[in-house]
Amino acid sequence: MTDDPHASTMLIWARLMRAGGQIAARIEAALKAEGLPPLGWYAALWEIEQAGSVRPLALHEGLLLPQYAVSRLVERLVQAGLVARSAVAGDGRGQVLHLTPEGKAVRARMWPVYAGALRAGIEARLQPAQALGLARGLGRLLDGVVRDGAVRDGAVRDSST
Amino acid sequence: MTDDPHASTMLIWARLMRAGGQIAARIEAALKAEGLPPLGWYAALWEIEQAGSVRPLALHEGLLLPQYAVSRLVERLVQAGLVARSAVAGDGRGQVLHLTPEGKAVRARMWPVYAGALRAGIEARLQPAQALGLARGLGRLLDGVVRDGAVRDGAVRDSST
DNA sequence: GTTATCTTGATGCGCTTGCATCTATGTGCT
DNA sequence: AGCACATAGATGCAAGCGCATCAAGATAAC
Repeated sequence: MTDDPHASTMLIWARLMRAGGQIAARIEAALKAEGLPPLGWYAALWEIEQAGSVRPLALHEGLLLPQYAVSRLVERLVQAGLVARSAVAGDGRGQVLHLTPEGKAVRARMWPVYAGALRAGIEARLQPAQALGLARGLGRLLDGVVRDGAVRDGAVRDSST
Repeated sequence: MTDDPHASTMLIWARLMRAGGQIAARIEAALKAEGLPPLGWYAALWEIEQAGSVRPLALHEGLLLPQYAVSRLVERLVQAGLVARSAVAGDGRGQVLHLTPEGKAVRARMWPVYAGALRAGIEARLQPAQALGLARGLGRLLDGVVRDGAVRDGAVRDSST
């Protein structure tokens, strides 16, 4: 049986999981330490704030979350007073989401914490050239993204899970 | 606010999460399609099989899972008949885990599926030199692992046998 | 030898997730 | 209009997770 993956494949896989987990854990810990909501909320708040207003369906696509997860995440955000739902004209089943002022405030307070963790977990560990190389290498693993130079990832601003 | 992370940092972060999620999803889907247990089980079975027998505490460290998660994972593996617990001589509170024959069989049936998904998700997308570069770049993000050339990551190696 | 402390692992509780299904509204066909 | 089908989003249920705490055995101190 030597159709086993090459050793470097295994190494990439192991490190991919570990690095991702480590950094995510770092971010979550930092947020929690500040009494802020979890990482997942940031992504949603960011998407909504960016767009001004969004349909949940758009979140489902943008955040790569299953539909029911969006439904419940939005519910929690609304409960927390960060997001408001309003009916959409012309489609009785749909809804439109936008941030409340409090939602914007919370997103804004989360960002420096998030950013700090990213700088510590990623930026501080890589030379600029290494960073570019790593970004490119990771890009090759992605389904949609192929072109080497300038690549259009969907939603690659600061979001995440 | 220009203590924001550099754009390439954001790109790395986004792609790290996306690539990791994508590949993990691919593997899980392949396993499920074959009626096999989830990815997490593989890691545990593999660790136990490698060592011959393990203390749960060792799994906790090796798999980077919280202690209670190990406790419950092991419980499920035992329920499924894949792992057996036995008391450890000299320490009445501890236990030792080892695979049942069925556990070995399941692990062995999981491997080709797992490996196939890894080849499709990783190996097929990278030239050997690119793979090395990526592995190295990811290594820089990890906490413990630093040495560039030969690195001893804790986990995932191949398994063939 | 009794008491405090540490270690190993389990567990009760509440929340989240995954899966399947449901409701309600919209669209298209005849 | 009437009926099938598609789309947007919610939800019941079972399983899993995180957190805090617990029980039982081991160690150390006095």
